[in-house]
Amino acid sequence: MPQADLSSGDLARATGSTVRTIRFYEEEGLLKPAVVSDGGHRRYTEDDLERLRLISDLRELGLSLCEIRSILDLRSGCHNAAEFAMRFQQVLAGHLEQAQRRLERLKRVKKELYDALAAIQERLSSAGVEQCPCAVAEAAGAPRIVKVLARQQGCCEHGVHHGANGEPHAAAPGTDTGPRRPS
Amino acid sequence: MPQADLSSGDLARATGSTVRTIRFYEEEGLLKPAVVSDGGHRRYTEDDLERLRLISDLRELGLSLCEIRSILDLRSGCHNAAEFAMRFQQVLAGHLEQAQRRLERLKRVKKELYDALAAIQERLSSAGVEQCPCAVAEAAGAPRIVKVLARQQGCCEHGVHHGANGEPHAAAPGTDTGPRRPS
DNA sequence: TTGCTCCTCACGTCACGTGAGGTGGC
DNA sequence: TTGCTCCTCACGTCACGTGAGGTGGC
Repeated sequence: MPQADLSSGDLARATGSTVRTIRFYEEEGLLKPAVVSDGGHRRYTEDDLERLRLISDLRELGLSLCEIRSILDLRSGCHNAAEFAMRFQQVLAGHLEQAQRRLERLKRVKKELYDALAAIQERLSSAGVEQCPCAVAEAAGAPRIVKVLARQQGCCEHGVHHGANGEPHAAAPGTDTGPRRPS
Repeated sequence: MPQADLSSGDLARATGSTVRTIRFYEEEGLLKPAVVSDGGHRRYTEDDLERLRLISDLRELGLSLCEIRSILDLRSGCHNAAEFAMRFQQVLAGHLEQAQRRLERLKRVKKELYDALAAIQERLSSAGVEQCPCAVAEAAGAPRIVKVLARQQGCCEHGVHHGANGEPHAAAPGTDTGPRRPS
């Protein structure tokens, strides 16, 4: 039997989770300490740590604790090797597909943020600050986030405070007044 | 002013969210209908739909509603264009870094699932079912998920029911008895 | 013996889900 | 007029967070 010399705090630190989370997983039947001392202190093995890492990874992948439990309990729920292999395949394939969709979406959103950042920076460095950055939103290929932020609540104030109900883009570009320094 | 001819149900269908979620976002001040009829029915514009799409994407990226609100309110919270551009940069850069880490983790987990699936399938096709798939876990480069599932609760039953406390892999490979048919 | 970590309740929170029962609008 | 969709409460749920107050262990 492997050494059980890791505390719940050790697991938390190693995985970036919390002691409360580990306790919660225990309550939910996902992770059991190898040893519990008379004083109630839990001790875990390296295998338990790996199990917790897997749980965290599957959570990050978007699985509910219920789905994770059903994966962790796959083996004991099957009556023979063939059945286990079959169900393992099915479950994994399903979650893989879902993971792929999430990945693609994340990539798309990340790229959008990246483009928006680049658009703002380019606008700031090429035209200075005398042009309102919301003008970036007018460009044809402007990232959606820039457009969404530019619409609604009117444009940025251009030195003027807006009312409660934000009227849509009162001042045309270049017509704003007042000093502007790149501090 | 753009047409406000989308119902909350339309938004829900278009984004894959629910009417309840849209109502909740409204309660939280993230998304306001363009028009509310006397009967209380909400109507949204295409811009509102884009805004909801952005909110959903940022949620998928892992932002809390609070963080999303602070992004959506960035413009009204800034006093001039320069300040807005600065804060936009800061916030976006922070979330981009976080998105990058999430992406890498997701890729790693996805690859692990993929490898596990391949390992099980290869084992099943090359050796048939007469070898327990948990033997895959013994291989050097076995995916972690296979190892984690193989440990704990003992090996799959090999036709034998295990006790409540699962002893660790009692039978050595090849020493198991009893008939096994690839049903 | 002194800290630091761990413990157990127990209530709070975040982001919605899920009915029940009623009304609006093409 | 008939469905279908939408409405408003209001309580439930999932996955933990956050103290309060107490004890264990190197």
